[in-house]
Amino acid sequence: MRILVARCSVKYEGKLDAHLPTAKRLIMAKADGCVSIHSDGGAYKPLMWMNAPNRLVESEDAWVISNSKGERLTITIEEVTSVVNFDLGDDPGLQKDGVEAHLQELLANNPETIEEALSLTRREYPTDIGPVDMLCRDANNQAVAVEIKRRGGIDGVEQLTRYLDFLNKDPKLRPVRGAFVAQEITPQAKVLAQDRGIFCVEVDYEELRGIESDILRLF
Amino acid sequence: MRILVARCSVKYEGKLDAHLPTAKRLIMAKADGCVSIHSDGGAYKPLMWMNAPNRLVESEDAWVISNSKGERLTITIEEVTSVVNFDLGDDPGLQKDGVEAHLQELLANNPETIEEALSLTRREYPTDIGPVDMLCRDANNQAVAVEIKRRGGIDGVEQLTRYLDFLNKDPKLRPVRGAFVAQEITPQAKVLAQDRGIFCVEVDYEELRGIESDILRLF
DNA sequence: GTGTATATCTCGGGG
DNA sequence: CCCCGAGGTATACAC
Repeated sequence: MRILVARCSVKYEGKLDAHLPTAKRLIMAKADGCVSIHSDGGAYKPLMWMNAPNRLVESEDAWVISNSKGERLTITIEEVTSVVNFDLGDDPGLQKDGVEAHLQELLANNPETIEEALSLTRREYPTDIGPVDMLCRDANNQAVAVEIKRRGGIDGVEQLTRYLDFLNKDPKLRPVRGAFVAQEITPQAKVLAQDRGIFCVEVDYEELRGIESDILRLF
Repeated sequence: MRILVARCSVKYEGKLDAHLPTAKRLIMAKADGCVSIHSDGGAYKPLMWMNAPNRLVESEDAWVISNSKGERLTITIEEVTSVVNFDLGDDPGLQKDGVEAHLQELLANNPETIEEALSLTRREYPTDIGPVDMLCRDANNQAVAVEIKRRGGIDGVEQLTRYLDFLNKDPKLRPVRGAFVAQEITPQAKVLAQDRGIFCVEVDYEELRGIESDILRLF
């Protein structure tokens, strides 16, 4: 990784046109080839950037970075304050817990927390427009499509609605009910779901983990 | 801005739990208080971060950054390779051209590029669930709702469909047609749009700018 | 403040 | 490669 602090102006031509007037900024060039230009604010997002893969042409007073999609980033360097190089090596990477995948796993193991007597048919049940998170059968053996979100909004209800449209074309499944499951559901999403006959359930992640560990303790 | 290169391990507890094993990384602390941890790859996104506002407590071998929402980032520093401080000052900021707002402006001035004899009634026409980009009238004086995107995907078609549902409840407008306008439209979005009777138009931004400057040259 | 729509989103997975 | 879906999305804007 190379870190350059310099007075510079920057131009981006590609998905849009953008321009940065002259100022002192930090330029970060990573080992994978990506380049980003940071000011002293604006959260972690750089003012401008160019992802890998790209070609970097470095001249006396400018960097021109271009890629095969016709994007081009031009950094005109006017005065360099500092240059540093580091070799960081490969990163062992990030471990996460608590995202939608975990919630889905917990619910797949405990479908009855969504509705009494609900049983899992298949996770990631495929349709022509993408996979449904869970397909289940209820107490009356009716099919139930389950969409799982960490935070449930309108777009999640739309997504489930699309799946239901397609699933209900299948005579072996029809009629299919919808269940929208999330840790939180916005009031607007609840209204939209109700309007479409979709059942909403808010679940507690910590509580589910509790049930899970209780079950494990039995064995 | 402060740049630290150090062997460190990092822990995040908040919206989820995440952990980074020990490795050499770059730690960036900006003047606005935000902190980010970068490896030598992965585009501009840091491995972990904490946005402002927050509280940073710095001890001998660790930084603990927490905020009022109960999130906490803990950086355990094992060996420091380099520390640098810079004063970048305020940035004059970014000028952009070519985003959705510009496309909408060009189309509002030239609605006939969407469909012959189309005329603009109102931009950002309000509905109960949000504003439609443009409401127009066609050659037969029928209402046409226009949704504009830089890149048109399925979610854009969904958005327009929601607007049409509401607009078609208004007896003064009914029946309302839908037009989906974008620089590019994905095949899936075209299929979904067609299935719902929505008209798709792909427009060329540069060409529109050309028409605009031609018109200006007449005056 | 919440909710909605945008983003050069980034990033990963599947066809 | 593109498309889709998720994100600690972040960010701006309206209500």
